[in-house]
Amino acid sequence: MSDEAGAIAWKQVRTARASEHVVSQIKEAFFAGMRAGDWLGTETELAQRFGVSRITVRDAIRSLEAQGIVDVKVGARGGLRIAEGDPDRFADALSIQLHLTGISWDELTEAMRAVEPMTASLAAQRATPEDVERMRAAVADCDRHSGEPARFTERALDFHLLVAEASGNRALRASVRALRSVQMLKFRPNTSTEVAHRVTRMHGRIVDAIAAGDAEAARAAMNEHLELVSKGGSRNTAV
Amino acid sequence: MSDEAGAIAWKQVRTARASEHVVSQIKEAFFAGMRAGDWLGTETELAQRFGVSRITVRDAIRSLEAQGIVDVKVGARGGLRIAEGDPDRFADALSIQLHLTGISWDELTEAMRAVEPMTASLAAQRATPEDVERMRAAVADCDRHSGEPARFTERALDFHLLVAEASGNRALRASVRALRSVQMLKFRPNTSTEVAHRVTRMHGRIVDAIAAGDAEAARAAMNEHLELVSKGGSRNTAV
DNA sequence: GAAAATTTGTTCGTATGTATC
DNA sequence: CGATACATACGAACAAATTTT
Repeated sequence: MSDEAGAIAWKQVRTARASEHVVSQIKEAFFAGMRAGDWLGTETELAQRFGVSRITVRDAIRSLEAQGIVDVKVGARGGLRIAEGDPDRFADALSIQLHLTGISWDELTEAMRAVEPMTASLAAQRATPEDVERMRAAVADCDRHSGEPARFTERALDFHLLVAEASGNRALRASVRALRSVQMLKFRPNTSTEVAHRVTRMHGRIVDAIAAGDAEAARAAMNEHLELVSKGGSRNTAV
Repeated sequence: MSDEAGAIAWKQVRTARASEHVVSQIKEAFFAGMRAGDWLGTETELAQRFGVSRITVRDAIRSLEAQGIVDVKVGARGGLRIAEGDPDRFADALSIQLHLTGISWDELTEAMRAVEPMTASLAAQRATPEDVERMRAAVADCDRHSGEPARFTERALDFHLLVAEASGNRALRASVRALRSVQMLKFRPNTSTEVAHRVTRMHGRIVDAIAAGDAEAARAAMNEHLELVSKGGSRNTAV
């Protein structure tokens, strides 16, 4: 072998924990082609199928549930089903990891500056009239709360999510949501009324470009907006 | 109130499940300022602290464990600790959600085209000589496996992760890792030797730009590379 | 290196709450 | 409203793993 053993990322072998085996088998089946709503069985059925006790199955279920793979319902016709998708779950997972790694303000804004101009550009190409309407409403709503930093930041965040939504790309939408949620979680809003007004004006220009279907202008407007905000540093969470 | 009740996203009230209360309390404490390695107690201690049975605590633990928040160790001086960060964890979370939403090849490549040119640009500004060395090694390794589609795709993926690593931005690194892992999971590698050689040459040009510290050239080279690959469609997973 | 102590892993039995029919 | 099906929760016990003595 020419590869050095030290460079290989070995996977740990775990004999311990029967519930882990149950988890990985169900996960495998999930990726092999199960869909939201598919029936998996009751606790008792699964216990028999895997040859373990109900409590061991419960351990596995809690794990699968926390990963957003299954939904549990009590009562008659209850039991386990494959869960519906939920974008917030991924955002949660990312915030946990970014908290553990101690992510910085700069890293967050850099990542947003990579992703969001693209969402604006795509939104300009794909936004429906309803999308544009929602964005305009969000900008107006933002303007109404310029004096309340916490509320303003929340509404401004909504605007960015709407742009991501209008991009028609769920991977980008998930990324924006995740990054923004960490930002909200780790940094306190502290936006002056003056800054708030400037932000709102920029949001307005972004919507205009999107409504006009001008992808390049939308990208540029979003880029300029983020550049300005990133200079605000960690003290300023205006979005 | 000017808002319509129908437009408000009410949060469901859940009386059920004691373990959920335990989970949310520990999660709150986690975000309020706990760090990797912090001690949380043993199962029995937690059961007493929250006034529930050991099994209920176990349910909570499996959930927290699946979310990557805590680590469990058996034996003397075992018990619960706040986990170390693990980038693979939310790559998993993303792949689950993207599988549930039925993400498409186009959405994935679009997202990558947003994120990766930025990683290349930042890598050009920040890569250490060791980073460059690793990238060159990856390219060479890639070249060696041009004839084996599965192996080649894996190695090509390593290259993209190394670039993201060299960007010094953990949020971007996390995004690349997540997107790429979904791509590997959902689409079979099917790269001809000819395409493999072209990909390797492009990788080489990207490293050259990074080594030269030319951010704009690195961004352009990565962009061009992804443009070519995205045209390959879902049949072609060359990266 | 062997024994003891600590702590999670797993099981059974049972009781209770809740949703559906 | 009653019967049924199902998850939720508790307690007691033993097995297995790991650290300390």
